[in-house]
Amino acid sequence: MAGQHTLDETERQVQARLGDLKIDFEAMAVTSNLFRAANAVRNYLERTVLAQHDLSWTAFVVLWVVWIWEPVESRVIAEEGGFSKATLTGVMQTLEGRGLITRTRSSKDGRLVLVKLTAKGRKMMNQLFPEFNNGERLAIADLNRSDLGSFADLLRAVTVTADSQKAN
Amino acid sequence: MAGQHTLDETERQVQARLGDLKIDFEAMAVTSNLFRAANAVRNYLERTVLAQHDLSWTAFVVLWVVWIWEPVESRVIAEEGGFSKATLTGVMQTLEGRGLITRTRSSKDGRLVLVKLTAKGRKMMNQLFPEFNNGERLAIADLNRSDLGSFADLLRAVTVTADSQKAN
DNA sequence: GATTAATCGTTCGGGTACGAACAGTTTTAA
DNA sequence: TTAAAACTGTTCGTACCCGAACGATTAATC
Repeated sequence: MAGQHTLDETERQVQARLGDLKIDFEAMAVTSNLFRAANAVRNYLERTVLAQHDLSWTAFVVLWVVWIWEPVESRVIAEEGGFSKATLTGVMQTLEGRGLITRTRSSKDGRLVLVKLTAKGRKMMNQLFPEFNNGERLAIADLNRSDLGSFADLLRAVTVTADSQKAN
Repeated sequence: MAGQHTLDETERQVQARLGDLKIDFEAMAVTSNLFRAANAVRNYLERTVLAQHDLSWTAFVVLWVVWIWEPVESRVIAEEGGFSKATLTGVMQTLEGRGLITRTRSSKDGRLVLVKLTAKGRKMMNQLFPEFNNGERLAIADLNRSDLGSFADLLRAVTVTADSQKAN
């Protein structure tokens, strides 16, 4: 993930490709580093914590949302996890096949599907989440503790801004 | 992407699931908001700028790296873009089939493959990148301009930390 | 200089990932 | 109250996405 070119080198090359066009390099730095950081953390957690339980990233996110909010509707899992309903259907089929979750149609509203953990799934999450959270802690261990609050606030602001742009 | 549960609600539910186990909620907030933000920006750019050119996110990243650094070796593209060599092979086959890039084996080192843009690919990037950068600008338009520098620094620190953990 | 080790890109298999189209259910409007 | 509209989850087709295994090439070791 860590690119082997410095930011300055990259900026010079980009400017050389574009001549006099105005480029917002600060915005470019923020977004490119946003993706690098997310990718680095995700890869780290996938290859350490999640690989031991044979879980993909998305499968873990689904289990996490269900673990916290069960019984929970499919649409909530998709929205909370940030992926499409189509993706969710496939992942849940895998998880159901492994005996980690159950799906039942709602009796109140026949369109909805309610998702719950099985005993096996709940046992897995009780062990897995502390391991995962420890990985999260290690992934940002070098940052100043006092910066974390405002850092999270900035990230939330990005989410809100990008989502509001999407709506337009 | 914007979860419909507040952070406080989520923390209470997590604590209820774990009893007295120690959880690093600040780390959890940072990483979960990191993924939300990256996902929101990516989805926004995919559905606006990239969809107009029929490009996936990864395809754009490949074109961008090649555009800046051509001629460039495959391994550099994979590392710079943050995905595996296996993924890269498939994406480059698609891009080559669309006539946007060329691949030639290096005469200096028979193991390497050198990648370049075609004239068509270069023309596309000359138009596309300014549009993409404008999208980046809009995606963080609500943030204080003065925060962007330290924000990017924090993101870089996360990348470095996570990558160094991965090496262990 | 021959064996070993390291590196690179591809292939393979299985699992995501999404938009679009779809069928079933519920809500809204007329 | 029936017809239209909205909503939910699944299916389909296509394109990623990765680890592992592989063949080809180069480097290292002796």
